[in-house]
Amino acid sequence: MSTQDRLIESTQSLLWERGYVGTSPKAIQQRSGVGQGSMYHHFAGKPDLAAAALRRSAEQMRGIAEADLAVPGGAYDRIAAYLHRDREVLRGCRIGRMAQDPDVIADPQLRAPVEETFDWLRGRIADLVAEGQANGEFAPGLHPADTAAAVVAVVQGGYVLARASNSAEPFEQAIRGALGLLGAYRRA
Amino acid sequence: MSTQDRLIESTQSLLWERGYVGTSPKAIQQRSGVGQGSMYHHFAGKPDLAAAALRRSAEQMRGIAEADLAVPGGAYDRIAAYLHRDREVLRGCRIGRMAQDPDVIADPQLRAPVEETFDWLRGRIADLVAEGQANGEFAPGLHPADTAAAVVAVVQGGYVLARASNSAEPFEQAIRGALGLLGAYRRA
DNA sequence: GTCTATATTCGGATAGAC
DNA sequence: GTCTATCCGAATATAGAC
Repeated sequence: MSTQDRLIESTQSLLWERGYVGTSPKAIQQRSGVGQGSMYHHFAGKPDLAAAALRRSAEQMRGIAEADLAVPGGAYDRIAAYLHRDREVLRGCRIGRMAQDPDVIADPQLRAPVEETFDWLRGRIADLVAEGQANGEFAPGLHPADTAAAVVAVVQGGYVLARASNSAEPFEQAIRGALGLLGAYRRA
Repeated sequence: MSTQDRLIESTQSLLWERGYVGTSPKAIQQRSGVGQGSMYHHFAGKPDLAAAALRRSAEQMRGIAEADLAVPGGAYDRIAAYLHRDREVLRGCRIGRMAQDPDVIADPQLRAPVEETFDWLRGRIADLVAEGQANGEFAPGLHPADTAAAVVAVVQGGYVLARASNSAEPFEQAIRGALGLLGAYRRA
């Protein structure tokens, strides 16, 4: 693996664990085994490296979500597959976590991958809801974009509840709760 | 206002804006106008002061939520009142935000107020759902605890989506989506 | 490309005078 | 109770040799 790749991967994992404010260049160097001079040779500094790491995490998250949502079956089943994917709940979401960090939100380079990921995800799920409605799988009355936002929010909020209680249980409750509600719109 | 109170309030606002890792004793001193010696006289250090600030924020959040949930009306209306409360969405949730901070999660003194707040809130809403079901307002099939977790998660996740896109809109979509889903369980 | 040296400011305190 | 002085390591680099 290239030096750049090792730096990016180490930064990805540190951002996930500790956020942007909590991640230092020194910690990145130690985790990657790359020296200080090398790091500053390949990247202009912490923001530059973080931006590269976030772009890669965003790509990866999109790939994973798309795999769940493209599963064979109806709209409900595909949303359920996305919601029920096996997650390391207590680690939280590597993308959603960044939304809490003021330095990330304030820097367009850093916020862009976060925004784009959630825009894409909400759109993708909204399309699925609309499709389910068009083909009669869902009763009328569901608003695709609103429903999609709620589905994505349940996952992101589920992480918050899980970490708050140091247990995956509230996350799973929230998922079951959301699918229970969505299920009421399914036609026989 | 007492020196302690000024320290606590300044810490509350800084924790809300910048999180635990991002909040320094010096910043607290500057915002509160309290000198270094004073700060360390009244509090043992940053963790001690943060714990006091979080306990106070938890109390306040609970008071605000209880006011919404105790509004006159049925279960649906009271949940809707909670969800539709006027929020400064882009600031995020002062309690939920802390769940992302590894140093908060790792310290029982700091995590306790966060955990207790969400435990209480989920329980309070679950009771409301159960009540609505007992008196026939909701169709059978709603699981109170799961539904409550989903409701709370939508709010917390809504904050994440809003901050990611630097707009309150996704938050409002998620709220509308959740209420749309819950509405399907209402009896005429 | 990588290494070591150096620099500046901040973080998070402790000590002791007033 | 509050103030100033002091401390030590971390954060985030820059400079220049190899």
